Amino acid sequence: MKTLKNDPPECSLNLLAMRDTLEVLGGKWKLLILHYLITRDDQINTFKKMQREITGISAKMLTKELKDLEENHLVHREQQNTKPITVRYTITEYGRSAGDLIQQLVDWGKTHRIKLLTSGQ
Amino acid sequence: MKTLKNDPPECSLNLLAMRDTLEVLGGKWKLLILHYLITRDDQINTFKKMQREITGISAKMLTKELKDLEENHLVHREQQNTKPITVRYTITEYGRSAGDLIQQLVDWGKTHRIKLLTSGQ
DNA sequence: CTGTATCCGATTGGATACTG
DNA sequence: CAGTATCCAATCGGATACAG
Repeated sequence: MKTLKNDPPECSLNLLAMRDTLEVLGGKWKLLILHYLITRDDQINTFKKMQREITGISAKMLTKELKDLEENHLVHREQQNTKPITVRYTITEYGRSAGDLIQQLVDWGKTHRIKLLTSGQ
Repeated sequence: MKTLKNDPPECSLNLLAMRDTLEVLGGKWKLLILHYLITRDDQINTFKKMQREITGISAKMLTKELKDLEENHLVHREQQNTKPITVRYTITEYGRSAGDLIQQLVDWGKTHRIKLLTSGQ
């Protein structure tokens, strides 16, 4: 079956898919959190540690974002048997699937910064 | 020079780069607008047409987002000699550099949707 | 048509204090 | 430590009217 050149169903589908991604991974913090957990998967990343090291995020936002990410199976929450209680957050296998995306964000940002410098802005 | 395992400068640099990208391309609309202009580069995309076809965006937001994108040289604005005046928006060469990123957003969204369906959510 | 200006409700998100 | 609850300021963003 043939599709019209300028309004193919594929275009709408792509748009829909993009909106899905932006809904799940969008906002100011989610991708930064995933990046954090991916690059520090060899460590015990507790709530407190994350809040300290992801500069600028408040407890309220970190709670909310981690909850969202957990609901989408991108992050795993595991309560430790410590006193006082600590909670370990880890990236899930599915969460890793955002790795390429994150890497591209990093790459694009680096290139953009260079462009700004060299274009004298 | 050697870097520590768990807190390499590279990690901070990556974080910084990500924040840069999220600042320039982040938010609800910018990537959708770039996607729109990339996929319809063979057409005359006017303000009105864009507002009609990018579902849900208001004039106010479209104005603001286009201005931001233009300031970052991702989008080009060109006033046409028509009566009444129309304005054509096009993607710039630099704007195209976000193409891979956008494609990954699309791909991830499609995969995510499939995952939701097959995991019975 | 392409915006801008204004009003105003809704949402975001920080600060602080508090609970288990 | 890991959050929750509350207050409150700032911003977001739609609707409408208007200007060039």
